[in-house]
Amino acid sequence: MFAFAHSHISGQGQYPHANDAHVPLPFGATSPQQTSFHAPGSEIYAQGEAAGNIYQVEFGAVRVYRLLSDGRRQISAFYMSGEVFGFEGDTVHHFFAEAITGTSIRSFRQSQLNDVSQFLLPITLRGLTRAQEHLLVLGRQTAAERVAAFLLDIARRQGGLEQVDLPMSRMDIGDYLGLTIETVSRVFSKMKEKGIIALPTLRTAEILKWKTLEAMSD
Amino acid sequence: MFAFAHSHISGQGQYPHANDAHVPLPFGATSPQQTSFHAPGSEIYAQGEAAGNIYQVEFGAVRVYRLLSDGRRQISAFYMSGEVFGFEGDTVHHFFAEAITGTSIRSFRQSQLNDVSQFLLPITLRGLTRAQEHLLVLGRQTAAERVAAFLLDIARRQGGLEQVDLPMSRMDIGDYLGLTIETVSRVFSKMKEKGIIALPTLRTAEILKWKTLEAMSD
DNA sequence: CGGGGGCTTGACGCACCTCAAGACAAGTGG
DNA sequence: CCACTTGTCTTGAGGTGCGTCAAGCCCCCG
Repeated sequence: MFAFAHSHISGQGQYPHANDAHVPLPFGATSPQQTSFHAPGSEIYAQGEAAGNIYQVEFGAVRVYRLLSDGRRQISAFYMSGEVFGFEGDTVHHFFAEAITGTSIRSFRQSQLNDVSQFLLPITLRGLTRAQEHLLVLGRQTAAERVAAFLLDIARRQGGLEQVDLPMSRMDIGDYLGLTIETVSRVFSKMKEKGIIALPTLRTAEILKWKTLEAMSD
Repeated sequence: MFAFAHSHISGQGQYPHANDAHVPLPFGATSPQQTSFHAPGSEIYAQGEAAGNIYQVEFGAVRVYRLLSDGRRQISAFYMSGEVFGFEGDTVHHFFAEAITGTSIRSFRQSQLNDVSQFLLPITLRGLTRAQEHLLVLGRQTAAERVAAFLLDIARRQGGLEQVDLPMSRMDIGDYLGLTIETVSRVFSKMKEKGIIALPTLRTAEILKWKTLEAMSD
């Protein structure tokens, strides 16, 4: 559905135009907004910063995470084309948000309530549902089940095709799933070996046996 | 602050009257509502059931959870006096909700929008914040850190006193923290041995060293 | 006093982590 | 165009934190 450039292509002009993302935007054009481009790894907001904007990914991908004092990281969510993030219901951010690949983002001032506020409940609900889904994964599933659930989630959000774009690194995946990069890599290898998936490039997965993956993630 | 009967006291007449819970209720008395009593372990709603009510705990405690097909359980949240639950933004429930101890619950019809809907965003936001907090715990913390975070969370929600009421079983705690009952029990024992907490009864904890617990949970 | 569910404790096993080496891919400069 | 660099990923070997299995204890209750 979205034929975005792979994340490791970072030269300028390699990114699709904003118009290429045929995503129904939730906010009317009447709301004050602006589009900005973020280089791979660059910060969108940081924990402790003043909040007040909400953001929509035009193309690219974003990770939102928290840190423990010793550096352990938990990515609470990834956001891809069309998805909205940044609303935490407080005047201050409790998370960090970074562009994973080169990413274009629309910002909306939350204070211009009329256009935006009616979308806050559905947006927040989607976040809650995903977070609760993810609690089950982190609390009760094995490494293989976590990776299976992850692949299916990403694939569905990209339109349900077999070809899955993985803009994030193994480290990101590990920090999302509560695993180390080695474990993620080993699970990928095992799935490849069993013919469940293929890995044409490091940042692309191909789902060969949907049913098996679905049965694994239960 | 809330001097509720301990959960293992389950004889009738042992429960405080509804009026004993001096909790500011979020909804005006004009909204249609009714109060019902639930025996320990009884279902409030089940996954797949039609949704449409939201609930407020008057006294007692509630667990909300999901199951995997093989029976593994993840409790996504506990709700105690004054707290609101049951809104999932769908016409059908995706979770199970059960009374842990004898519990009194007020129901509000969500369809009578005028009184209730204005509270949905703050309620949903509180749930989202807690879920995200919990993601960090489940994804990246050790058994001892999880238990420390749990005790502090419960203690703070009960008014910040040292005496903490634990209406839920070790099994419930384990299924909330992504641990087995044995591990929960071992961590409790170790904390007791180190003088961080005391366990006057099975369902009561006393926090002796707040600072230590806080340092543990980071 | 006897029964039973929940809890604790111990011994052992395993899934995942840690540590380490090497492979691979992409960019860089000569 | 090819050595060299750098970062990411894969694979292996060994360690460990928590799970599993099992026995016994405690508290409550009949």
